[in-house]
Amino acid sequence: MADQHELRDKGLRLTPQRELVLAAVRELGHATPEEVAEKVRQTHPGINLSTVYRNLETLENVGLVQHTHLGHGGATYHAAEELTHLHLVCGTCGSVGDAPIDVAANFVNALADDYGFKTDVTHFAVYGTCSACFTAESK
Amino acid sequence: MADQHELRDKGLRLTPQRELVLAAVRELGHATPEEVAEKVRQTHPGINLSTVYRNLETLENVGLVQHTHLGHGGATYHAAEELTHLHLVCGTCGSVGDAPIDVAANFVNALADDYGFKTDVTHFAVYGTCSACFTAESK
DNA sequence: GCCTAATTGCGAGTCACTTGCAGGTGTCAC
DNA sequence: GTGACACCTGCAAGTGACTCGCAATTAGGC
Repeated sequence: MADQHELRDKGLRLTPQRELVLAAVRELGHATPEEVAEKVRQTHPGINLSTVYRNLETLENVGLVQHTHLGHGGATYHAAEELTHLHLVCGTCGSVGDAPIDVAANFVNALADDYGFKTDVTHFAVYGTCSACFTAESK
Repeated sequence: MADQHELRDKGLRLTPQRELVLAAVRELGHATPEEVAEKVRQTHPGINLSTVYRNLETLENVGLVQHTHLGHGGATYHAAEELTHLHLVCGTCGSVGDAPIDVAANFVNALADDYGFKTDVTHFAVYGTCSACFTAESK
């Protein structure tokens, strides 16, 4: 696995726990540390929650995963290679939808041109109401 | 003050603490509950932190203030009448810049048309790197 | 001024991490 | 293959940011 290189280059190790955490993040798509821990425990029950937190942080430093804020405070983790979409968080039902980054391209460019602000599209959640909830509401 | 109507209409009271919390939010522009509490304590030292939290929630229900997630987990409160701008949060220096809602208009419309997703522009923080930090980084 | 329901203050509790530390283990040099 | 050492893990305790329950207080209608 190429992951090993990313870690070794920084003098870090590829431990079983670390592999499991990375695998869990990849499998879950987007998950909170708690969800990752739960997933990992299905195959390795003894793993400690603080180990999960530390590994998520380590993997993020190396660039294999990234986190996003989906509101409500908690961070959500993603495998870095899956970060090709925006997150549409529904404030009503709590669901998280996806949209391609392209939708935001104009917006990102406008912010860059007018404000010199370099937007990190992968890190931002869009808050609102999803179509299902909006339809239900307006009935 | 018109605020009183908003509250009384819902059978709520306008207490000194509530006025102070609202005044603090208006004066601070955007502030965390902790900052609001600190501000309020300058004029009314005895106020309890849980009172501040409860009042922020109450004022939000009434529509006089709103909260936004600026990353890092904590919610940030704003006076409702000041919510005419987006928040540009710099991940490097932590500063919070403003941009008019119009910048996002196309983006919001695109999401509405393509995904039926009704974006709550006032609730979303844009994460990235501000011009000052970006200039410093690329040196 | 009186009465009642909304509020407040306080202390305790919860949730989501974070930290310190001692023991374990992957890696590298030889 | 062996040994040394820095990196990791698990555990337990700690921290920050709220949230809750309850008795005492008080705003506001009558």
